Amino acid sequence: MRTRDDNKIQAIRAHAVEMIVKQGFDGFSMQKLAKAAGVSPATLYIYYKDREDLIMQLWAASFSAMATATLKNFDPSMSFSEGLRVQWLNRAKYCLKYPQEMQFMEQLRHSPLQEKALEMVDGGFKNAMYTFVNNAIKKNELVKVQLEVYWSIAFAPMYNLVKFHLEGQSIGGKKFTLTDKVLHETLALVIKALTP
Amino acid sequence: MRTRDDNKIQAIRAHAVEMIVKQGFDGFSMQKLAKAAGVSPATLYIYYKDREDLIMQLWAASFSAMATATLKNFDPSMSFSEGLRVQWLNRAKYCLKYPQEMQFMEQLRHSPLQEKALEMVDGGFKNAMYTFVNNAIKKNELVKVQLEVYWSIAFAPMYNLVKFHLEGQSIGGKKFTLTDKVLHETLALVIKALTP
DNA sequence: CATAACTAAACGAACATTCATTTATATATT
DNA sequence: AATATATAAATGAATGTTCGTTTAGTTATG
Repeated sequence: MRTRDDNKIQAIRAHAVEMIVKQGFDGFSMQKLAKAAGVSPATLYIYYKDREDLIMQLWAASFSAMATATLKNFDPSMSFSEGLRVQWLNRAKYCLKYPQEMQFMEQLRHSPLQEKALEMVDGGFKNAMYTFVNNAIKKNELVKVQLEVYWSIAFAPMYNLVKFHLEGQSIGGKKFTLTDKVLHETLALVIKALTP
Repeated sequence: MRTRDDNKIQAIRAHAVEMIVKQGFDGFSMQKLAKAAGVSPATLYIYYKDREDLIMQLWAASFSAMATATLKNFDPSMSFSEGLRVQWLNRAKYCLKYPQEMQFMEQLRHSPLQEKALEMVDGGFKNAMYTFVNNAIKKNELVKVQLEVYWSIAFAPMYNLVKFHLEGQSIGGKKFTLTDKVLHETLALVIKALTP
């Protein structure tokens, strides 16, 4: 039998993400993707059931890669501030290293597709987070707040800084670049907020 | 001459926002909107140059209403924590009161259309924010950080909480409702982070 | 009765998806 | 080592549908 051409699969993936980031979900079509990836439209339907399945599979792969990168060198037995630091910087660096994937995920996260994406998430990640937070509270290293408040204060500011950076500008067209210094400065403030 | 039917304009607006929130930008079409609003497709082109113009005008109106609501009872001479409190709660309450508008704006904000939307923003809002922040730093009521860091820590957590709330769930499908208590609790942590 | 508001019907283009074929290669047979 | 066979991979062209937008004409009111 004929062998599968991995370059094609890679090309499809890369061009799909790029097209969605640059033109949005409504600028993304199967026919345009096929042309961009140098492939027949019919080929897309070998790998993906339909348009939505393609998008969701793309997202699942991106999410999984990001989750793995976030937990690099992380150990649940770490102190709260050290554990948060590791996760926070891992994630920030990953976002800066793979901006397209990041912007694609952010776009999906704020679209109606997010609901379907959430259903695909394995509960392990949530439980790990939950345990980390609850242990930190028990050890009195983290203020006593709900998981959602913790998450919002811990990570939302970082995503927002990355967003400003990738757009190259922030409020009112002001130029902005996210430096290491700013990253650590912000992390320090986040830890200050969350420490009892 | 014939008089303009305001109900129609309102219906167009309302159905457009609802359609975009529920089905995303790629589920939103001029023909579907016309049918939903009980209007001929051609009528849409009396009020809007084209599809993109319609979306951008919708956004501009939403943004303007939100900006106005944010500054209600705000006075630049307020202390930093009091001024932030007023803006923060104004904005949060507004988001909870008009969830559709909010979700529409958030979706656009994370799509490629955001770039064009930014060009439309009047510089006054940015300058007011800039002055407020710089004065607060001068008075030593706010840690010395860039505008972007301030914004990210001050408002990104709130938007994230509202997002969790409107979805009815947060990380891993966990149920979540944003209460007044949680709102104030989070604000307190944000102020703690930003106070020298 | 002038004119802006509004519409029904239509336009070609682009859409997601499918169908009938062709192509390439791993393996079985000589 | 050479050839045949089976079959997954890949395709070009077509499907009917929906898209954004326009045109030619009707309706309502100052």
